[in-house]
Amino acid sequence: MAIEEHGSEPEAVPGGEATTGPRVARSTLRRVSAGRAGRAATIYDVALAAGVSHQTVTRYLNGFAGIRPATRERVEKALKELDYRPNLAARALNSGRSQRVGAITHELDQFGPSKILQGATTAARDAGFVLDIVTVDLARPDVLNEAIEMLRRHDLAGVLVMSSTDTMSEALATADFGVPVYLGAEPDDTSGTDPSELTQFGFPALFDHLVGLGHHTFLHVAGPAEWSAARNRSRAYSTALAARGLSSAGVLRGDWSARSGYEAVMAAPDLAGATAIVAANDQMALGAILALTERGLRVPEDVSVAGVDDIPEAAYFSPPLTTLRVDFAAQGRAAFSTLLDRIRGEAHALEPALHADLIVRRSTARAPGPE
Amino acid sequence: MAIEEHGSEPEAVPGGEATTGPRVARSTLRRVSAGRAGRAATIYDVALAAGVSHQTVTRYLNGFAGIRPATRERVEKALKELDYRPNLAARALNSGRSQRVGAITHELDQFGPSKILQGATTAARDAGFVLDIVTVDLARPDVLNEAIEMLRRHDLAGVLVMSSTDTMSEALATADFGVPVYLGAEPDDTSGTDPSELTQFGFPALFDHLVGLGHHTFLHVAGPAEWSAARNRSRAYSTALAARGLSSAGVLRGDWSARSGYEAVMAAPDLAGATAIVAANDQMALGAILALTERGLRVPEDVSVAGVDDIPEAAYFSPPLTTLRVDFAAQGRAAFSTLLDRIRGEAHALEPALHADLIVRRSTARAPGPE
DNA sequence: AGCATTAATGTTGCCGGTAACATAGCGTGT
DNA sequence: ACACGCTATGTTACCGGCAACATTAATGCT
Repeated sequence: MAIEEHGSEPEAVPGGEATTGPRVARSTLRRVSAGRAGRAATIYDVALAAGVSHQTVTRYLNGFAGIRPATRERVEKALKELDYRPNLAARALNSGRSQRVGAITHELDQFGPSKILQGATTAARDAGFVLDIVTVDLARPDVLNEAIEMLRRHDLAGVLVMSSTDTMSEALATADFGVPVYLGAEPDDTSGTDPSELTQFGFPALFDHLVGLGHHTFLHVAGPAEWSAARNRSRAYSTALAARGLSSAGVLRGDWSARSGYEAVMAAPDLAGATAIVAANDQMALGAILALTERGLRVPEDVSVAGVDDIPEAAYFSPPLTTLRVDFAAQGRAAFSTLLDRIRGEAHALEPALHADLIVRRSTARAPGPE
Repeated sequence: MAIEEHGSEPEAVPGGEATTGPRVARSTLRRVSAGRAGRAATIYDVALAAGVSHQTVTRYLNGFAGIRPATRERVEKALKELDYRPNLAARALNSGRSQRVGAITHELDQFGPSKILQGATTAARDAGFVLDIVTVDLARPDVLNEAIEMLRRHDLAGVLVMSSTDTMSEALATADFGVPVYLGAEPDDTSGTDPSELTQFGFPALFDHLVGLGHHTFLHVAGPAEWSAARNRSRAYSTALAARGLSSAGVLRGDWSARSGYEAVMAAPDLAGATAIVAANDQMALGAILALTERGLRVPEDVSVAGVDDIPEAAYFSPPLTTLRVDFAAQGRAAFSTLLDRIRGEAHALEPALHADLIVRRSTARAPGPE
């Protein structure tokens, strides 16, 4: 009777009639919220309805075996009737760990990152997790710090970082989340263990294709240098050329956008005899195609162009783009599952190799006649 | 001394030396975790360090004015030294409300939805919220229910739904989150209050442009019928035509993808004399352009093509695409702020009009000569 | 100076779970 | 028959905040 209640409606405080269970000690009685507006049922409500202690309910929920069938049945019935759902905030408070992982990203509108994120959320959902997503503006360190700060308060189980740029890495190196952090985008391979192995992203296949068409002078439209993915691709480009005894006619610097690809090619004084352009992503390849066209060069008759990513639109460019298909969703799923293993303290298997398939379309063709 | 500790290192339990504050009653002493590995400082740690009660710390944190300067200073110092950060799980448990809102979406790789989401996360961050994102597969109702279920447990402050398709709306109509829910994508305007006003998305400007170029027969490549955004755009198309005394030569059905635009145009037996094609998004316009080219028609000399969205690549299509620029990020921000107002129980101002700007590029030109 | 009043701060209890410990009931070996 | 041990279940305490109430210090007023 002495139970205080904030928004106490007069007719509240039920529970007097539900005296099914005989053995519930008085002290166990807490607030009985079942049936009250809004508030969900708790294990205490369930316990009362089933005539057992709240601990028995917890035991049931956690799959404890030693519960008598009769008791078990009563608990099950009560759970069902009250439509019980666990309160994860309470669980998190108790354990210090939640069923959420933070995801830091920026530029969600880019194909790669957003697709990786989608893969990660799928994997997260399947594991019963949700992603707490925070977007940051890399140009504003204060925003980044603020975001990190915010995530820290939410006692997350882990943190996934989707865009691996130097700015991001540096900021995260100093941040201490107290939980596992995993860089979900392409790892930076400047460690240079064996550049000719895993991280070639299908560039060998691409160059086999291009060389087979008679090309031997290439131009590269690179991504922004501070992205590890851009560096990886540039390195793969150089490595593939070197492996074939060829050398690059030049590297143009872009920022992933179609605009930057367009402007880079427009600004180049000449193409240095290159008959093929390899862009670090499809958007820049698209920009390059338009620029070439405006410079009076035909694609692919005069210049071949290839991209990386295989964005869904690439097959419908004019001309359809030859590219390297990257499975970003798989990358995202792998990233999450690696993180999850770390959260659980299990050593994860190997980093999956970053695989890419060559998709040949009409933007690459035989190199123009004898030079 | 009677304090039990799980991972009790021998030399733990400090606090004996920090007897700065004289007035702290013994009973207030809880576990002292400051300095312990991992665990963050709590208000109790701060209180002990400052020699005050935990409630005084809470008061300080909540901006309570009546604290003596001397006390205030001690608290501030302790907060800083211990690098205190509030535990949001505890706060959520207590209040039943968290600083998080759920975001349900699917197909994050699509430009519109992901850009809306980005806008929403930005607004959320500025308000001190994070978005708990869950992606669903509309084709699998069980996944959707599972996602809803998961979100319900996380006692969120609200839920934002990013993709407004019929399937989603129906599923959500029956789901009871117990918190405000807001459909963040384009609202469905079949309510038909006044179709000629807000939701014209810039179609009038587009048609003024096209009619000014001499076009009078149009073809529409629509989005999937179960998306309210697709219906809105189709309706805007029809309305704009009707307002000018023109009628549509036909509607082709796509699914937003470039592929669907391509296939729709390829499959059309003829163009019914249309000299301009208006697609419901840029991707389908891209596909349409390629299909037209393959059918031996030039864009824009023979057929003009326009899209909607102004994705970043649209300016670099061949030819660059005339389109209606939609500010998705603003839409996302508006959606979040509307939701936030509802969460706070304030009536929100009006729904912002869905505005779009006409961007004229080279894919639209004067209609071909006399018919 | 003495008492009422207000300002400043302390104590208790609760949110909803989980872990540790406590206890009642029952079978069993000797 | 009795101590022992196991099984099934109940009780207490705690996670870290916040709110309500309690208490003490400081001030005002006559």
